[in-house]
Amino acid sequence: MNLVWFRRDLRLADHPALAEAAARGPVVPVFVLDPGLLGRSPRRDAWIAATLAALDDGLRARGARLIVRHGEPAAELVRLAREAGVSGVWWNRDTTPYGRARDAAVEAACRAAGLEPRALGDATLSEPDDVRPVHGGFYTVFSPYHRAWRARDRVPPAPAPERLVTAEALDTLALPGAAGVALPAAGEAAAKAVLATFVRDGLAGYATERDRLDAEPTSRLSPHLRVGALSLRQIHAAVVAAASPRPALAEGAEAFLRQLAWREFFVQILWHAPATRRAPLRPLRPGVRWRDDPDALAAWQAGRTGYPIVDAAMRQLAATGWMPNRARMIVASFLVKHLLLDWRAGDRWFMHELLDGDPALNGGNWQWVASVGADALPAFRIFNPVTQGRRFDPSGRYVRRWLPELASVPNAHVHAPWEAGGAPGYAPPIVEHVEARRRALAAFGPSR
DNA sequence: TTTTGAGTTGTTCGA
DNA sequence: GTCGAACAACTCAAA
Repeated sequence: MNLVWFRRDLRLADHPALAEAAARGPVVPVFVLDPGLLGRSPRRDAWIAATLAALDDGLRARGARLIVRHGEPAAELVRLAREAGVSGVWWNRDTTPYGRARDAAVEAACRAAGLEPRALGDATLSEPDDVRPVHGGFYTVFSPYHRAWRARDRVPPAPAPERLVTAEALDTLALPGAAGVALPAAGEAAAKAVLATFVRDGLAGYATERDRLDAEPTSRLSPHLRVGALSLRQIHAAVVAAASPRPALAEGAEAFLRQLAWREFFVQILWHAPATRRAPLRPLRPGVRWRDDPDALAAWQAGRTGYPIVDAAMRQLAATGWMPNRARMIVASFLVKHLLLDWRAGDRWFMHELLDGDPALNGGNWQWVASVGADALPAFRIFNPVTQGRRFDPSGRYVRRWLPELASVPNAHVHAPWEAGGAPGYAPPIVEHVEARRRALAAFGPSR
């Protein structure tokens, strides 16, 4: 009998650890509520809880059920393993610094208790160690990484075990509640539906439309990927299967898979350089001083900067726990360049708010925008929030949806209401663009 | 070892 | 309105 420890892989289909354990006999599926992780983001906790509930339903339909425990994972898993009389403990590897330290502790505890720990790859299409430059080290430039990444063979997804034989009665805690938080539909079936909708409706226009804010062209898969309600292999296979018989989809599929490569690019950077979770991969220059301005940070967080595209996106984030990629770039650039606030403050806020908040991806993208990361945006590229708004939300639908104050502002001025005398209840910009741009250029200085 | 080609997502200015 | 140049050189990855 084997224990299967679920973490960021809350599904039954294409689950390497579950498949291997189930092939060997009865399994005990367990999720450990880890006090070291709980509470960092109440919204993401609720999202995980909702996905766990769906996972438990799926397990029950196959004759098993999820055992939930609370505490330090190494101690809880060893305790449960003894109660259940299992011989092996299976899980899918976590690549983040916290996850690696935790998993190493669990592995040691298992060995000390005479249990066999078995960790399998799952979090990426390509393992971080499998895509490496010929001359050693690891990739820090995206394009060569992407070329090497896309040349790798892909493993097809595996089906869910049809029936699970599970252990006798074991104590389990009630799943944490997700009440009071507005969430998308959670779980494996919901994630599959999101994927099917995207492949059907979104892939064709993805290459050209994905940055539009006044439509919903992105996949919306990220919250499901964060909890593993869907595997990357399933996504990859679905996209390739849809595009290969239809040349019209090839361009969209290519653009979308490239986004998956960006995920894995950042995952492998954090894997090879764990210190970049807090310290930039390439500090711009030692003298760059981030400003200390709590009021400006609070205005950014609350969506009260006076720039409609920034404020709409920040309010969407607060209301839903999600924001399209283009909007993330715009608000991040504004925090770092216009307000000259430390990217880590933005990283922390995003990790608190985002359903899909992931250390490797969030940190990597924030460093990219702040011009201190791998293959980063040059420091002199400073997004103009008005230009970006007009380009990607030409109809103004996006800003009006999240900023009802702007309902009466004519289209021509909806991204710069001050041009039309302002809008009732909407304050003027907290920084003036031209001045802020000049200040940022001076602060970031001539490149290193 | 040295050389060479290449490099996510922008903005502004002036012709 | 449209277009190209400047911004700033620098480092990576591979041949």
